[in-house]
Amino acid sequence: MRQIYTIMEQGKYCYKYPHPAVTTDCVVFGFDGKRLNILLIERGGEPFKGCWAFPGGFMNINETAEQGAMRELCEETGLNLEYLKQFGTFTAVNRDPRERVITIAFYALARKSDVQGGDDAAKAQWFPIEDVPPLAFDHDYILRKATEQLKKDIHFEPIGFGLLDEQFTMPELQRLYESILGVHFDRRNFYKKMMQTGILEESEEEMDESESRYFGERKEMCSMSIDALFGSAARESQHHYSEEPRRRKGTKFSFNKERYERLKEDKNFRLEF
Amino acid sequence: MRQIYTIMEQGKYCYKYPHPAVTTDCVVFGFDGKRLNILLIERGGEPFKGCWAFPGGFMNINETAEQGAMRELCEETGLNLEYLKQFGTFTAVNRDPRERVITIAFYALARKSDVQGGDDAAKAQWFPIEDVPPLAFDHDYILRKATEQLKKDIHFEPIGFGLLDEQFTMPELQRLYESILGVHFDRRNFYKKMMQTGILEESEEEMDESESRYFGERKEMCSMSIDALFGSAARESQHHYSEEPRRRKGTKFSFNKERYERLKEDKNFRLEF
DNA sequence: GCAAAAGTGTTTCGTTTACACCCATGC
DNA sequence: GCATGGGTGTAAACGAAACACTTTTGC
Repeated sequence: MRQIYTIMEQGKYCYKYPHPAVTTDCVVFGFDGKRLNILLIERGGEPFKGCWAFPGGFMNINETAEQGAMRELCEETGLNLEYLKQFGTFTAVNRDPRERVITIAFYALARKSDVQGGDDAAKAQWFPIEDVPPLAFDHDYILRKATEQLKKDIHFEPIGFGLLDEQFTMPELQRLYESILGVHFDRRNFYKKMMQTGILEESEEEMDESESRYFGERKEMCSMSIDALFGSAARESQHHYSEEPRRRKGTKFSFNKERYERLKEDKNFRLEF
Repeated sequence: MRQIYTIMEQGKYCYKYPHPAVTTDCVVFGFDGKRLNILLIERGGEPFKGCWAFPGGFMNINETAEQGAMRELCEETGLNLEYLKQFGTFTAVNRDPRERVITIAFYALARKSDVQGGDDAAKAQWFPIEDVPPLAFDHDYILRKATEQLKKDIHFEPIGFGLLDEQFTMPELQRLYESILGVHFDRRNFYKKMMQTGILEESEEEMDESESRYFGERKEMCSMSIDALFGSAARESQHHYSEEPRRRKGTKFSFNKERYERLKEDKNFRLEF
C-alpha cells in the first residue's frame, strides 16, 4: 500500500475510487503415471524472489480472466491447454505486499503429450503434490483449495481423461483416480464401474507393423515425458527411475466424448467415485 | 470504455496499467415452505434502471470480497447473514456498459426468521425461482450458475438447514430438498436417509402450557414470514393464501452442528442426495 | 524363469426403492 | 366427518464390495 503513491505519480489510468489489481493464477495438474504433480514457476523478481509460484499474472483490461490465464500460462510455460476451470477468487487484503491484488484462480489438466515441448519453460518445473516446496504469496492456500475442488469435480465430470493421453490403460486410469482421491479401489470393481458408465471404448489394436512401430515410438515418448514431468529437482529429491514399477503393455481405452455428452443430457448423470 | 476518459479527468486514484472495477453480488436464497425464492433489488439508476438485480456493489479497497458482499447485502436489504459462499467470478469484457467491471458472486441462505425485520429493504423483494423478472447485466447467467452450484453443494454440505428455522419438520425439510433438486422423494425413504446421516436430532416437545403458547406464537410468525417472503409482486402474479396447503403440526427436528462437524472429520462424509 | 502387473466372474452384503395403512389435524 | 397431510415397516431389486487364479510381460 505504501507504494501506491509512487505508482500514482507515473500512473496514466485514473479512477474516482481505488481499484484493485486483478491477476490470474493457474494450478496445472499433471499425472506421471504414479502420482499427481503440479507445475510451478520459480520467481525471478521481488516479492518472493526465488520462491515457487503458480504460472499467472496481471489480467489485461480487454480480456476475460480465462483468456488472461491461458495467455499467462502459455507465456510462462509454453503450455496450450484447452480448458481451465475457475475455482475461486482470493481477496485477502494483504495477500500481495505491493498493492491490493485479487487473484482469480483456475486449475488445468495437462497430458504427458502436452508437456513434450517443454523448452519455453526454462523456469517451470513439475513437483509431486505431496512434496511441494514453499510457495509465494498465499499459493499454499490456493493449492489446497484447488485440490479440494479437483476431488469434488471428479465425482461429476470426466476429469481424469484430461490428464491421460488419448489412449490409456485401465490400470493407468485407476492409479490416476486413486492418487486424486487418496483411496484404493479393487481392480475388478473399478473396471466394471468404469465400463458401465458407458463413456469408455476399447481401442481395437491393429497389431501390424505400423502398430509395433507406434509402440516403439510411444515407449520413447513416454520416457521423455516422464523425464519432463520429473524435473531435476524432483528426481534429486526422492524419485529414481529404478523405482518405476515395471508395466505390462495392457489393453488401451479411450474416452468417448460424444457419448459422454449424450449421457450427461439424459439424466442427472454421476460418475460416482 | 468510452467513458473512461471522463472518469480519468476527475480520477484521484491512478495506476500505471488499467485496473478493472470489482463488485460483489449476492444471490440470496430463501424458502417459503413450498418453493425456493431469491431476493432482488429494483435498480434506481442507470444502467438497467427499473430492472431487478442482485444486491451488491463495489468492493472497498480495504475489505475482502466476503466483507464487501456482506456489507452491501446489509445496506441494501437489512439482512445480516452468517455465511456467504463464493461460487464464481464473472469477467466478460462488456458485462457493464460503464467501465470494465468484474463481479465476485456469492450465494447466501436466508431463514424465514432472518427476513422478519424487512423494513430496511424498501426496494427488495422475493421472487419464486421459477418466476423471476428480467434481470440487469448478466445476472440471469449468474443466477443459473448459482442454482447449479447450490444443487451440487447440497450433496456435500448440510445446506438445507440454513434455509429453515432452528426447528423444522421432516416434511418441510423434504420439500426444501425437492425444490432445490427438482425431484420427488418417497416420504419414508427420505426420513430414513436423513435420520441415518446422524446430523439431525428430534426436539423433545414439552407439551406444557408454555409449549402450547409457543405454537400459538409460532403460527402467527409463520404467516408473517410468508407474507414477507411473498411480496406484493409475487402474490399478485400467482400466489394466493388459499392455495397454501393445510399442514399438521408435525414432529420438530433440529440440525446438530457439532455432530456434523465430527462426522465430517471422520471420513469422506457425503450427504448423498 | 521369475517377479510383477494385467485380466477376468461370482458370491455376499448392504443400500435403495417401492409400496399401503392408520392417525392427527384443519376445515 | 371428511379431506389432507403426517407417521411408520417390510420385501424385492439393485449396486457395491470382497475375493483368487491364470496369463502376459519385462527383466
